[in-house]
Amino acid sequence: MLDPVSRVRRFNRAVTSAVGALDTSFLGRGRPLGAARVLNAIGHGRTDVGEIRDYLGLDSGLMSRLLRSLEDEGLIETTAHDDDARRRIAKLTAAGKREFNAYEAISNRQATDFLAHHTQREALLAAMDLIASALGRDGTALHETDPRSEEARYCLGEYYAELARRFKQGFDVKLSRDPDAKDMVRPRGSFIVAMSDGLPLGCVGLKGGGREYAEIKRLWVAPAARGLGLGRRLMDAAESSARELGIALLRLDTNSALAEAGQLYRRSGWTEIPRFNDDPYPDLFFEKRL
Amino acid sequence: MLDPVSRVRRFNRAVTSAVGALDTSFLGRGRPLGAARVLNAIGHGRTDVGEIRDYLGLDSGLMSRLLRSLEDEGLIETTAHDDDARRRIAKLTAAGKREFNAYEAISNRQATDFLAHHTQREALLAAMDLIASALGRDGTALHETDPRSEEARYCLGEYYAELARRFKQGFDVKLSRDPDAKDMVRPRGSFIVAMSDGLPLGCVGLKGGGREYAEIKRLWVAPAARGLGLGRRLMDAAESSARELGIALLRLDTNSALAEAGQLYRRSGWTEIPRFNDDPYPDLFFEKRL
DNA sequence: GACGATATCTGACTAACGTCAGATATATGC
DNA sequence: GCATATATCTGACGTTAGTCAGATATCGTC
Repeated sequence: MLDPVSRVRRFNRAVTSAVGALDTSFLGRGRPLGAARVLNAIGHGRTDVGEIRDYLGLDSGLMSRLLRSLEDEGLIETTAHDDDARRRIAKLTAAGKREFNAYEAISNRQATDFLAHHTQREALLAAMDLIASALGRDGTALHETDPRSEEARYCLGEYYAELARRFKQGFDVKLSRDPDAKDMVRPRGSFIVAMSDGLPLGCVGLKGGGREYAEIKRLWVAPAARGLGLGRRLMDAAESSARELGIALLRLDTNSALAEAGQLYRRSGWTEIPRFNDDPYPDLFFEKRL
Repeated sequence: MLDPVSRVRRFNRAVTSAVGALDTSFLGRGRPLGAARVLNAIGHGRTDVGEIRDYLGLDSGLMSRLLRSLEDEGLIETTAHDDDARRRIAKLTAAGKREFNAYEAISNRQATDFLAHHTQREALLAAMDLIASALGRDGTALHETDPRSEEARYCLGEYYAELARRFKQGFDVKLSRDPDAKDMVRPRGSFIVAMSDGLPLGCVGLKGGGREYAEIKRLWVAPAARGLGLGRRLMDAAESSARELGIALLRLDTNSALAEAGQLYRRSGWTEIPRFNDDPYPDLFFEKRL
């Protein structure tokens, strides 16, 4: 009655009918679902026709017709791509933006309604994050970014908050050897965030600059995405950045309170070494030769 | 970036594409989705044609045609309903059962694959249960049943296990005034379980028999369904059963460790009264006049 | 047994979706 | 410049899904 497989299947059924309801709510604007989807994809910033086609899984003939119908309605305009005139770029017209906003309002309304009808908001949201991350795992993309970017600052904020919760003595960034942002930007180092559908799910910093080694800093994975191998992917990405930058030796420090992290390092070729700095927080030190 | 609405919408997007993949996996057996859905509904025990139509939200014309196509394939047989010859009953033939099992195998396979690809199995399953309950809230049906039925015993087992976890001194049914099953069956009392899509989500017992009052016993709601108002619905159902049985006064005992329960009783018209039994576990006693 | 209500079926029709072959224009490599 | 590859578009077609009006059979009630 309660075996894991039937629980998953129950979830599938519940979600299938919810999705059906969600789809039909998009039909109220007198436009078939296909056209509405294309319009929304464009509104969300996917301008390249081929990209939209892949994203929605459409046949090129169908895609072309849907674009045409939106164009006939005066909602979009298509132009040739600057670098490659075979490719087409679609953009919303003013009317298209209004129409797109109407769809956005429907979506937002539904999400708000859903939240309003349930008392356990935080638990529900956490569950949704977890499942979205699990389902969209392959959709989680790693991007190199400036550590001062919005998504990077968000990750770092969550990271510090978590350290403060998990360290017995709390955590204060100012007491730690906070790396200079410039040391985590090329050519000295790099900073990588994992983004899934607009939500930052993790980060890692590679701090170079002057020494015979570079350091891995600020490895963090959002609770909603743990256990999905994202930490490993981030570390792999940081290592390949390091290789590109010609770095031969990596070091990192961590704390034994962060058991998952220690395990990850040990399992991926790092070896424990003696303390190599005087930061008050770490009590475990690792090294890896590339 | 992280407001609740966009988190819900991210979930919707993730789930929409997952559901799409799930649907297309059903197309591999050379049968359109509509027919496959009807076949599966029948296989899952929905035999009444009208019920299937409601469940799948189909037009009667379309439904009829889909039944016909399954019949032509030799997968189902339809007969008239015993009591009402206008209604039709659909049943799987031997070939239909084989075909249905093939679809079941696809579904099970997918669920197993999903679980196999993730390390956080328990967290994921808990999240799925929660969301399925939240989405399928209106689909949660209350049924009166024998307290010795499979679903009732499951609920009671979970209930006892939870008491054992939450009471400092643990919980042993044998020490408690375990109600006789017969006192929770009509005409003395009743026992109600909440079922959502095959999963028991909660229960409540109405224990009558001889005294000037009847008692509410064994109110339990699955963790995955808390905060959705199910406790209230179960209590309401128990009260209307009591009214039907001509019971004028209800009592119940509970423990202050179960804070949610106490709140629910106070909010729905119960008043605290002095101890009225010598059960060792409860320390709070309530009464309600109908 | 007549009447209205109900459950299902049939026929006629339309919209939406999906597919395929070939046309057109542009890009890339030799 | 030519052959080949790529991106999009057009036309033709078939399937699926959905809708509506009316036919048929049965039920419940007077």
